Amino acid sequence: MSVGIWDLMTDSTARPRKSDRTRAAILAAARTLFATNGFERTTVREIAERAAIDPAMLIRYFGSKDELFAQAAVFDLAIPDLGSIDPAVIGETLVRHFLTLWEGENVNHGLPVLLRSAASNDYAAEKLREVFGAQVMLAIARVGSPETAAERAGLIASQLLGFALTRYILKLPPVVAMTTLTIVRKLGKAIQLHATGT
Amino acid sequence: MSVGIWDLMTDSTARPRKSDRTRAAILAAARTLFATNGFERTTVREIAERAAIDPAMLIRYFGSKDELFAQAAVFDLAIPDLGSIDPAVIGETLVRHFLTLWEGENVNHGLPVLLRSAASNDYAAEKLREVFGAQVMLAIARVGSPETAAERAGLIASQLLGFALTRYILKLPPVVAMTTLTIVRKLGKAIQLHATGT
DNA sequence: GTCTATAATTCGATAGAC
DNA sequence: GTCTATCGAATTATAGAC
Repeated sequence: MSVGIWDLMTDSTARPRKSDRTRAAILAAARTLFATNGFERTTVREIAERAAIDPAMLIRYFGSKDELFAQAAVFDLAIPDLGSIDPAVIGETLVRHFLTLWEGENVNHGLPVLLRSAASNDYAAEKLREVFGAQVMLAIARVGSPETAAERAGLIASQLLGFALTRYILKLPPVVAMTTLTIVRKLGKAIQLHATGT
Repeated sequence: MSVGIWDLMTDSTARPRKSDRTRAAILAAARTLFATNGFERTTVREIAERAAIDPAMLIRYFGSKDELFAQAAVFDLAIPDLGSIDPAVIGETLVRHFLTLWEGENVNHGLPVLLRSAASNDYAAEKLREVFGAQVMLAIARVGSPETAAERAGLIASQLLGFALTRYILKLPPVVAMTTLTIVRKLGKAIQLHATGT
């Protein structure tokens, strides 16, 4: 039995419904506002206005503000396999990966959304713990001693999240001013230290 | 003209008024709740209830919720003079300083309050920029090249705030589990790298 | 100084007409 | 699917009696 185009169309991610444009518009508006003002200060009315739809429609589409947030905040680190690269450049590799992920053409990815709301929103905090705790842990466990893997992953997460916090949320001037090249070199060294530290 | 005890008493910080106990109770309750739930999710009613006073009194004492937050969030890094210590132990010295400041007997100091709310509260973010930008910058400018001082201070701030974020706010398990000794060693090395990095 | 009562908004979410 | 109207709850802050 072959898989035709209409079978694929039934997949929710590929369905070209007219209403999917509305859904996408709502999600884009939500990501921008959640990332700018955080969960609490963002209202359903604001999101609806920015998406040029009725507030009642937003609830109809997503059920609740919390559901909308959960769908707007999904993101994946997609950490490369560190076991297959030169251990001496793990730091720079990781930093380069995150930079392309965080400063690519798609500005409204999930991290600023989560990071902005993680301090007061339990779901956001849990999601960050999940992504950074589990995924970084898995990647870093492939190099060095397994016993120290958790600690090394934690230190790496603290540096990466601290960089994202000071650059994208707090906008600390000297951190904002750093060029991509400088970030890869300086931050890469620190991550490298944490990754291979005894 | 000598300065007597009563002249000192007229200083608002030394006045032993009966109402000052109420003020202190309000501030203590505010710090705990702001640090736990952030600015938005903390209500005036909650603070008043915890301080065992009337909500109307809280407004009478502090004027508004914003004013109360500003007074509850004041804190000083009091960074030691890095110019007078051995440059080789700057990292450990800084980490040790922040650890005693953040994990001392007084749990409700200003940093968790600010950090928890900085993502969505403009005043908190500005205060953090001020404290970490200016004070860390001043301290770090005393060692190494002045041209790179801002960048090195920014990197140090990113690591220190990232550690505080993952340990006190996000509560990332491996970061929470770290002992004081481990923190001083591992985090100290990273700070040292940032402080003296070319 | 203290507290009751409430003003004035604003929020998320729903009901129901079309 | 879409929108008007609104509910019910929660918020900060104030007015005024005692």
